[in-house]
Amino acid sequence: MIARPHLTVGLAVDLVVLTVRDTRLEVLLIERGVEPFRGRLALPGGFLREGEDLLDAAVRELAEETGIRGIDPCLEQVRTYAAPDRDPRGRIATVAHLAILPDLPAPTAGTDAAGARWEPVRAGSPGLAFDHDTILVDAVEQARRRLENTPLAAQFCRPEFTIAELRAVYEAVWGVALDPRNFHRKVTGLPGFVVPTGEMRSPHTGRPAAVYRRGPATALNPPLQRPA
Amino acid sequence: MIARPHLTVGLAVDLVVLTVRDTRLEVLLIERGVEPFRGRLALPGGFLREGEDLLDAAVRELAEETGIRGIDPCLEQVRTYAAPDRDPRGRIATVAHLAILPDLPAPTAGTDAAGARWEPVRAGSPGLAFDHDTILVDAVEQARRRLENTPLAAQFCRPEFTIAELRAVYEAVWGVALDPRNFHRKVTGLPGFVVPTGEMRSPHTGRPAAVYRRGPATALNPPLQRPA
DNA sequence: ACAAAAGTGTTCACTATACACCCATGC
DNA sequence: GCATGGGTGTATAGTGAACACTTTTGT
Repeated sequence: MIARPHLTVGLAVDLVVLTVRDTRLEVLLIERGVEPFRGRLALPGGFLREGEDLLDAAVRELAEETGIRGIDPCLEQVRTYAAPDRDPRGRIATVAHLAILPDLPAPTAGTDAAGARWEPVRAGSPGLAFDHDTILVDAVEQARRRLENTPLAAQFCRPEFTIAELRAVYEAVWGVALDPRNFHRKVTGLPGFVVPTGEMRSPHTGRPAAVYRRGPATALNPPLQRPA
Repeated sequence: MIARPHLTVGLAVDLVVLTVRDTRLEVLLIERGVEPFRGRLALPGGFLREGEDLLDAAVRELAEETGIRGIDPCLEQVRTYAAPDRDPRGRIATVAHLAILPDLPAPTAGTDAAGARWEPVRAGSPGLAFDHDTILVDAVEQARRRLENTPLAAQFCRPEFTIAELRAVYEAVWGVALDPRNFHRKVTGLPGFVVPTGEMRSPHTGRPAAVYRRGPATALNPPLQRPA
C-alpha cells in the first residue's frame, strides 16, 4: 500500500431489487430523470455520502428513489464494477447489491427518477443504462445460486406464506417446474428453514394450506439441488 | 443517481493470495514499510491508477509488492469494504481479491513492503493491519466454497499434478481428511475436471501415480460435497 | 520379501424422484 | 358429487461412504 492515493473515484451503490409477481421474476427499474442516459431505464442507486457505509447507502437510495423502506433489508453485495469508461461522467465505481423483496405495492418515483416500476427479467438485453445489463445478469445468477444454499427464497414471500407460495418462488427464479409433493417434504424436512404457525389459509378452491413463517436457519443443509 | 458525486474516495485493491505448502494452507503477507501500521503484517494491495480496471491493479500490485508475476491470474473478487473509519488515512474503499497459486519460490519484498512471506492461515486472530483480519476470513471462506463448485483446486497445483496432490489441496483448504480411493474416482469421473497426460510420476516409495493436467471444465457438476 | 502408495470392485445405507393415493375445501 | 389444490406413503433408481483387495514401485 502506498501512502497517498494516486486516484480518487466517485463511489456509488446500485441495487438489483428482485421480486416474484404472478409467478414471474421481476426487477425494479427506474427511468432516469437526469443526464446521462436521461429517459433510459436503469437500476436504482446513487453515491455514498460522508460517514456512510455501503449498506447504509443502499438502504437510503432504495428509499429515496423508489419509496421502499422499512423492509428488513435482505441486502448483500454482488460485486464491484470499476471499468475506467463505465460512466461518461468520469471515474466512478459502483458496488452492486442484491435485494430480495416480497411482492409489494407499486413503487413511487423519487428524486432524480422520472418513474420507478417492476419489469420482468428477460433473457435478452433490456438495454439498460451504463453497464447495468451486465450487473443485472450477474445479480440474477447470484440469486439463483443463493436459493440453493440459503433460505433466501423466503424473503420473496410475505412474513406468512404457504409452501406453494415458496415453491412458486423457486419455479420463477430457476425457471423450472418442481414436483409439489417432493418440494413440500424437502422444505418442511430441512431443519430451521420454515416453522408452522398453526394457521391455515384457503386458496380460491381446494384444501386449505398450512401457513409458515421463516425459520432461524441461515444456511440450507443439505442444499436444495437445482435440476440440471 | 445524482449528477455530481457527493463524495470521492480512494479506491484500493487488496489481495488474499493463498497456496498450499507442505499440506498447510498459507497466505501471502507483507510487512508494512510505511505508516500507518508500519511493521505490522498486512495483505498486499494498493491504489488503482488512472485508466486501470480492478483486475489490472490487482495483477500489478501483486507483481510490485511480492515479485509474483506471469502466473495465469486466477483472480476473483471477494467483496468490497468501505466502512468510513476502516483506514486512518481517510476515506478509502478496498476491493478484496482472492488469488490461488501453486507452491512457489519465496516471494521477494517490493516497494513499500519491508518483507513478504508466507504465513499459515490460523483460526485465531493474526492481528493484521486495517480490517485485513476480516478480509482474510471472508476470502478463505470463499475459497472453501469455490472448491466445491469449481475446478479452482487445480490452480493450487503446478500445471502437471497427481490426484494425490490435488487431494492434498482439498484436505488443506477444507481441513478434513478425505478417502483417497473415493476421491480418485470422483475427480476422474467428473467430466472436464482433469485430463490424463499419459505420463507417470514415482513417489518416494510406492506405485507411480498417473499425471494429470487441468481440464476445460469451468464448473463442477455435480459439486464435490464438503463433509459436514 | 516387505512396505508404501496408486488405483479398482463391491457392499450398503441413504437420498431423490416419480407417482399413487388420501384429505379438505368451494361450488 | 366433483373439481381443485394440499399433503402423505411408497417403490425404485441413483449416489456416496466404507473398505477389502489388487497393482506397482523402492529398498
